[in-house]
Amino acid sequence: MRKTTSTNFSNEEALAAICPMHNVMRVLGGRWKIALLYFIHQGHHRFGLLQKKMPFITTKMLSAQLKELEQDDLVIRKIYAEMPPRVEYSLTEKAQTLLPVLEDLYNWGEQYITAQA
Amino acid sequence: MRKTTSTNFSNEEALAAICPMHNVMRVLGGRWKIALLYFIHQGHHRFGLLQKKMPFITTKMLSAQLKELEQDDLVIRKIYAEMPPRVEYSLTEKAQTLLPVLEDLYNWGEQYITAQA
DNA sequence: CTGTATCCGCCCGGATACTG
DNA sequence: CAGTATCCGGGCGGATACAG
Repeated sequence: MRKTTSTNFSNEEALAAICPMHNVMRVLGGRWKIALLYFIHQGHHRFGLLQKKMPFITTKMLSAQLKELEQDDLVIRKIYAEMPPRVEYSLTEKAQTLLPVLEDLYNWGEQYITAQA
Repeated sequence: MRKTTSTNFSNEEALAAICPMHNVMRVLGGRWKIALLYFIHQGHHRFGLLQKKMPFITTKMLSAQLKELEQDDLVIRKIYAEMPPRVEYSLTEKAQTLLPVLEDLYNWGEQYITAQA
């Protein structure tokens, strides 16, 4: 568990027990995570590249969400001890198994959300 | 659009353009929405029943999230002008098309989240 | 029974400056 | 290049009281 606050954590547990989907939301609910997965999947493996593709995300958030994705075993962070430093992010197999599902969800959204909202 | 704050809305738009998935997250990202969809799907159509199934959710949140789901055309709110008042919630067709996708996501979570987190 | 109104704490996420 | 540190504001969600 990543959570640090111990207050009302029972809610989380109870909700997870009732709706395991919530675990998924916890992992993917971050504001930029799904977009990050897509961009990494599309071959943008560098921190700077991701920032270029998403100019509105701050370095703090990019760093934080990448770290969370890494902790949730969705991305791999490979550091090249060079000068200048280089870091490359890639998807884990776990993340790749998720992609088709996200695609379904995306298609559903295409059809039912953007089509009429 | 439901949003009222006009500040930094460009981020939302840009993110939606880059990752339409975000629209889905906006609709489903609420803390209890997916659980609610499941419970309604399972036949708990009444406000009180939903509260009984989720004793930790407050009336405020239950009411708010049901209202948002209604506005997003995922649930139907039918009011019976009786005494005592009765309200029944049911899933729209749109929500029912979503259920299989949620099920996939749920299965993915079962396999990859709860199995090893 | 089915909610609304009000207040409030906390955490997410943003802005900016700084570092190896 | 690839981040971390710090401060901060807004909104989400919770607790409680009240209403039709």
